[in-house]
Amino acid sequence: MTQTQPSSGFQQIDREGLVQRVAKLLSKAIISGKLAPGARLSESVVARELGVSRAPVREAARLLESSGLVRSEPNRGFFVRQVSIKALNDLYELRLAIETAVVERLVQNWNDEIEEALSAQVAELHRVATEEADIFTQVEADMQFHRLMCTGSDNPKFLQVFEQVAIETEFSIMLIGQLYDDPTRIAETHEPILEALRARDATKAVSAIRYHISEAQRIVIDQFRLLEEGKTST
Amino acid sequence: MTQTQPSSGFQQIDREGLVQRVAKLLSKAIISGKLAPGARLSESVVARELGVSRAPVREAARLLESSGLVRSEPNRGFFVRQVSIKALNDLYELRLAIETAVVERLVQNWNDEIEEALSAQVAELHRVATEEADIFTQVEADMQFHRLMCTGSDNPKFLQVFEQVAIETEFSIMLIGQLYDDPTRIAETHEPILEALRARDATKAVSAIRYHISEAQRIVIDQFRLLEEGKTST
DNA sequence: GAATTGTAGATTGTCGACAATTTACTTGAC
DNA sequence: GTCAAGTAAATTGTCGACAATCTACAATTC
Repeated sequence: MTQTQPSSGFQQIDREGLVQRVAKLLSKAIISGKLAPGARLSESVVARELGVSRAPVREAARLLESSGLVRSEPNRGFFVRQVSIKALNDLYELRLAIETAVVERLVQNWNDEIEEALSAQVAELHRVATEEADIFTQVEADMQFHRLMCTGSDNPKFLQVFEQVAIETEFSIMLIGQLYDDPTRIAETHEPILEALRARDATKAVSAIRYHISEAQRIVIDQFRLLEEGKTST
Repeated sequence: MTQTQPSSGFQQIDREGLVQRVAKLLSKAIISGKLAPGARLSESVVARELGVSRAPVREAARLLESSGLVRSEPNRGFFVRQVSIKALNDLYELRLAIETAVVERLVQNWNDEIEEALSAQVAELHRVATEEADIFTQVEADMQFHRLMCTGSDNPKFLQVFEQVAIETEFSIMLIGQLYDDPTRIAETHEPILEALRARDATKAVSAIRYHISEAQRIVIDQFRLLEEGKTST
């Protein structure tokens, strides 16, 4: 809780380190496929490309390493992690473990503020599904729903883990988004969770999140398998 | 899985970057209390102290940041995180979520190799309890049991999260170790888990781990509360 | 005297350069 | 032709230095 000056409505400017910006750029490049999986990411090349020195690039890479997007080998540098079917399965197993615990906590400390935020986010999901054509925006909105749940759990550690797997999660949601012809389906799949939470029914909430996640898991794996097959046969 | 040369039993020398060594040094300094919670850790001071430049110190600090031991503020540097009762509670909630999922997986892909490793580790726990007086060794052995479980779950992400909270976990186990007069108690508390796993009884295994962790949680919180009171009253 | 502004010292952020290590290629022996 | 050793280019690891930013204290104003 950084206390905000009550005064004039100025907007905070930038105020985010170069390292964070580089990290964001890099992760976008990876999930969008510009940087091929397994590819070495050369510090000097990236640094030159972005017009910065190598130091911030190195730190950004270390950041991404802890979020599992890149892997580092001593004296050999950083490499883009390749997502495999197993890795995606593992990711969803982790998400299931975390988000199950999150909804259990959410039922306990449910309040108007959280209800408001989650309801608004489901509405937002519907809005972007109908008004926005951009897939990326829709994915962002989906992520945000889950992030809000983690935030509302009042356990920063859950949020921390979520953010750490966020990029892979985003990547996987992107796969889902490409699958659904009707984007409103994405919005709809979140409603049972919210309803169970509203009713403060722990059992129902847990089974709702279990269903939601394993459904997503199934879709992502299927979609990914297709992608892989298409790649190898070419 | 780094493939090891099948040949002669040479021991790998050093081969771990300066960054990792600095990170290890720093974390030891923190959990041992040499660096007070909330204290700013100055890059230049640490660098001078260890006789290295600031670059590896910065990267090490970023590493510790992702493991939650230190917190960074832009343009203000790194600070030692203070452990609070809430933070410990949150930590155990996370561990419960993860390790519950881990034992469920362990029951599924149980095999002789895993059984061998875990049994040996319980034996080791007994050995260090009777033969070794050093608390740190005992704590290390306790950690190793849980680490082995994560490894055996065959989901690297679980292990990754475990390692990320490992230092705080270690810190908390240290508190437990100081509490038990009889160190063999630590070894004994792990046996029910191993037994349930051996029987491949998922329900029993989950309840065993739940009991084990919440018991540890209770003890740690109690112990920590005492520590805090002792500190404030002085 | 309290609050704001100004200034000096210290600390972090970023950079370019050099040393250590790895990689790719060439050369040579069998 | 294959394998080994040797060598040069490229890349990472580390460093010291300078710029940007923050902190603490002094000066100024009301």
